[in-house]
Amino acid sequence: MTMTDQPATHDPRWRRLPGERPTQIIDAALDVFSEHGFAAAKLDEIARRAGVSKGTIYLYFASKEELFKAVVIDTIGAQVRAAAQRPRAKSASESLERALRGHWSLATEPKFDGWFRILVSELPKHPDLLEFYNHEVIDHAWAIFEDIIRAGIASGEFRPVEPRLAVGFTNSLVVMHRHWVSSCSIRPEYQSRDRQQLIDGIVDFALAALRNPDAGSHA
Amino acid sequence: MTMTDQPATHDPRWRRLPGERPTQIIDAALDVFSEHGFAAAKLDEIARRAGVSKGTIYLYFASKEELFKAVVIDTIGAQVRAAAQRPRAKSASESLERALRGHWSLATEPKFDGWFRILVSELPKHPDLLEFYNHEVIDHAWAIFEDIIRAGIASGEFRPVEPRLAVGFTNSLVVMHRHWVSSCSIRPEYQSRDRQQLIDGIVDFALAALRNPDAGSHA
Amino acid sequence: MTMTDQPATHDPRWRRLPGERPTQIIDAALDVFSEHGFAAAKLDEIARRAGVSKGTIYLYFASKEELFKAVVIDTIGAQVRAAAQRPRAKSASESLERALRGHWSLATEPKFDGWFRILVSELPKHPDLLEFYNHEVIDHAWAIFEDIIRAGIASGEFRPVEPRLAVGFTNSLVVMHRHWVSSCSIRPEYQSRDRQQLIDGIVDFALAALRNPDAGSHA
Amino acid sequence: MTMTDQPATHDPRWRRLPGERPTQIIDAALDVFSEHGFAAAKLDEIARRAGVSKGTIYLYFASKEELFKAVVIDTIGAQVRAAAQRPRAKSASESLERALRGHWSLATEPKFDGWFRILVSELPKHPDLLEFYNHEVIDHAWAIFEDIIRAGIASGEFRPVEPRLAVGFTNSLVVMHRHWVSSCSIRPEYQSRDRQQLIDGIVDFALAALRNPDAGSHA
DNA sequence: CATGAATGAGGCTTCATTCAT
DNA sequence: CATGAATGAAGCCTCATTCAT
Repeated sequence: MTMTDQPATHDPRWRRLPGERPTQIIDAALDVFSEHGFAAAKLDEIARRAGVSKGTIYLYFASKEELFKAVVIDTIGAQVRAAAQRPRAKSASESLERALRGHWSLATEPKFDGWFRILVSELPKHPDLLEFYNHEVIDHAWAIFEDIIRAGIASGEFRPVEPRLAVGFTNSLVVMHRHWVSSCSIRPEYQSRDRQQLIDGIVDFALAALRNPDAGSHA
Repeated sequence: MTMTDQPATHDPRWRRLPGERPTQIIDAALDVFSEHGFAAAKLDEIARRAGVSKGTIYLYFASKEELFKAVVIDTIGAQVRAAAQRPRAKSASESLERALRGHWSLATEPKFDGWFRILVSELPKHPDLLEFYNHEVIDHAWAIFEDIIRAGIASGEFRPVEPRLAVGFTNSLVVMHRHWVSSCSIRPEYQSRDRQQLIDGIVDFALAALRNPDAGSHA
Repeated sequence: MTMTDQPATHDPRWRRLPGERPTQIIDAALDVFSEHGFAAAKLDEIARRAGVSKGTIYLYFASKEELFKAVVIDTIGAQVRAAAQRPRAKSASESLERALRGHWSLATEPKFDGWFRILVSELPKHPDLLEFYNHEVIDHAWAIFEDIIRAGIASGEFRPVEPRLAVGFTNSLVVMHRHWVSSCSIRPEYQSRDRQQLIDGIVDFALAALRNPDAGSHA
Repeated sequence: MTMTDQPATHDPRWRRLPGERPTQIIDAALDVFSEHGFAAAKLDEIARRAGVSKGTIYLYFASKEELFKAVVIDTIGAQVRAAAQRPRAKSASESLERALRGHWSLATEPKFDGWFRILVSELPKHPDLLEFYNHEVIDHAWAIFEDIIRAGIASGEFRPVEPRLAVGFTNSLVVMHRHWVSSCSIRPEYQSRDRQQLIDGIVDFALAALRNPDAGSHA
């Protein structure tokens, strides 16, 4: 795949082909790849959900593989754009809370219902996509969290923890529960439980884990 | 070759191992299903890794589907048996730590390298297996964690939190990081990082999140 | 090749013949099923004889089984249509002769060369097809013969016989000899013998068997 | 196949392997081949019905093909032996009746329930078996019928008909109805109808067809 | 541009045959 | 002799891909 052979602008490296068709196809493909995985996804079904014929897919994507890559790149792009817009706050706690809630808010959009499955099961088979994901999403988004935590530690708001590990801890809470919300792989309570309650609990859990007990009593 | 009285003819094309075969096949199948998912897994590869011919699989399993179910049930059984043997301790903190470390220890066994992928991607497609998993693993194993947390809250060791949610929080840490350890889907640091350091961090994070700040300072 | 304006490029790998395909395939399948039976018939061979690829069969028929059923239903339909058009005559003898010759004429068409084998060997394995055959062909076609015989008995032209049995007798002559004509399972004389002579003999035999010896001498 | 490499005794050319096992297997194989045809017959089922293991079949028969040939040869032998013992009578009519009833009696034995299917569908694919069948059964058994008919014509008992054709006519009645009796391929009346009534009707039909109307009135 | 009929490589599955026990 | 576990070739079927229309 060639994700970098573009002029070195500030634009993101993914590109959208012009017109509506590619978007229709990519949206349908995200659904189908999410539900069935790459191998079990059928172009017939993608075409049907996109409202186009099977041959039309090949007008815009060279192969099933390339369509999958386009889906991934498109999805990653949406996440990166969203992450870039998250506002910072005065305190580290408040910044972390905003970041967590922002992440949750984006992740729980219905269109990302099955994204986690792709991340877990399909991305590892595509080294170039994996590298792209790690570079664009992890390196950028996680760096934001890491900065917040470092700042909190420096200010004494947070306990002294290993920041890179702490980012993994807080994000694993968000990511894992977002999956449980839409997947039936865990007890049904997650289905009906108010999603607001879940993210509230996550924020509470994460802040409690990081809070510095030696800090000035700011009850 | 020295203790047999057989003439030194050609090696037999195969040996009779009726007791061993199903295990061999299931082990190989867990690997292959983990790596590729159900649809992309090829019986040829499973047979090759199991050291048997493709036809032999069908002596023990009626179909690819049934083999997959056998793999899942076998794996779940191993987890249930392991969970049943976890010892409890005096304090809730210590019990939780033991439970978390026990979970980590089991989950990081190499044979479960790809189990999380199956859990996330394949189980939702098999409602019967999913129900079996939820009943056998979640209902049992999570109940153990829930009991510990309830006890900790009751004793004042832990903050008052919603126990069922808290179980999800602590377990999502373990489960998610166990995946990151073996999958390349996250930054490479997890690969090389000492696994001991990871579970230490998780335990520290979880206990800090649950600790009751109002408890008598038992530093 | 002289009436088209197309450039003299390579031949197209295939042409679109959506209206023709099912018929092509059914015709080829009747041949192959007749020759080899259902189990031994290979879709590869059917496809080759139909001039299509193996996959094309599945555009029109869901399975080998369904293709077989389509062949049977199509063939039965042709027989029913033919039987419906057989003319009646004044005397019962003449009606019976026409019916027998009509049956013979249809049955000896080359496309029905192996139909008897399907009837004998494959239909009993498909209860739904068997019922369809019995209802559409036997109930209708045999009823025509039965009416003729009843009329002949009533008019004194035929001996008093059990009409339903008599139908079986006359038709077994036609059916069995039609098989012997095309199958090599009986002495080779049937192969070369003039088919006209066979049906003449059958008609003579059947009419002689039914003729009422007490009827007024109508030499 | 080598059906003739035996000492030129008066023995039939087929041979039974010694012991009970081959007979068990052949009997089971006749059933299974009759029911399913050669291609769809499974050695597993034959072994099961014979009460032996699959491997045992190969101790007595070199292949499925050879087992099938043994079944055919064995069955043909039984028919030939039975045909050879049929007594003759004074009049041609009586002789023919005895021959037809003898044929019917043998053919309706339960073990020959599916033999007709083999004759129709499988024998044509095996030229050597077909030749063997034609030589042993047709040439011999039909010759008996032919002699009877020739004698009847010579004595004036029968009409002047082509004897070889007449044999086919009379035998097609027997053979076809024997099939209908055990196969469900024709209207259910054949199933429940008294078999005695059927052969009575066949004899009546055949004799009426051949009777010489110009013969002295032997009412 | 868009379609969908046609293709054919590749996977799952069956089962005749072999052979260690 | 007898067994039945193991084999692997071969067949049905799927579906990504192509291309005439």
